[in-house]
Amino acid sequence: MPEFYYRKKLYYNPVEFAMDRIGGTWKMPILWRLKDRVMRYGELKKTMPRISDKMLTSQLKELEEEGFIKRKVYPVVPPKVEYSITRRGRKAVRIVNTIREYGMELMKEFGVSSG
Amino acid sequence: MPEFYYRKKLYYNPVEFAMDRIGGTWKMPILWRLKDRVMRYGELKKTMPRISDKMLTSQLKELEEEGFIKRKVYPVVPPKVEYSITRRGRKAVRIVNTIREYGMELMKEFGVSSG
DNA sequence: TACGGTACTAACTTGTTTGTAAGAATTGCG
DNA sequence: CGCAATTCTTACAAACAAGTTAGTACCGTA
Repeated sequence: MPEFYYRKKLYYNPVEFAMDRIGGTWKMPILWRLKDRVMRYGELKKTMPRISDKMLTSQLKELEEEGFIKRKVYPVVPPKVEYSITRRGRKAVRIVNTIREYGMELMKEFGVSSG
Repeated sequence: MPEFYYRKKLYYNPVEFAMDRIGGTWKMPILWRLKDRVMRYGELKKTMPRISDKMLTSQLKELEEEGFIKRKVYPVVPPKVEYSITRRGRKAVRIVNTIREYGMELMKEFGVSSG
């Protein structure tokens, strides 16, 4: 096993490392939405009706801290904040897409209908 | 959002569906090891020193139930059980590989050294 | 003074995943 | 008998991720 540490956490392999950056329930949906357009906080929220403010905020923050998205604040009232994808985020989206297509294939095999 | 149910669980998208089948800490490492050879329970365990019996057993069972691997029991004492990959598992391994390569790329970007 | 609108923030609770520790089944062998 | 060998099983605990609820800041406008 490769086994290494990053920010005090022990990882067993590169897959785990990648999934810790872009995995979880909400990160891929967020990246997916930002893949070809800039979006505001409220806009993102509208297209993800089940996400809570807490999760949206925290996941956006983590994605930004690790360079997958960019946050732009306009100094106005009420606040206006725009999120956009970065070069690194765009690479991640390719992986998201691969997994997404694979997921759809699996769903077919398992007889699951979406929508 | 697509949104659908599978076994009483609500999924928001195909990515989540895929990751529920082959995600988690141990499933990909297991599939990866079985990708080109049959392995016994104890052998798998030896190459994954940090996995517990409980996790190894449960993850093997889930992978088998969903058709990613095959379990063959030899009626001998002490027990002998062999695990091998299926056609479906082989497809999954391609995804594992994609994520793995992406993970290594990310690790480089983040300045993480493996091993 | 109160309210609307937007993007958060914090405290608390629940749910899920993973880990720990111990034990069980089987039978040949010393 | 007592133990080794191998593959699980169970009960319990810890850790982590996600959800719930409520509240904050700002300033223009009614």
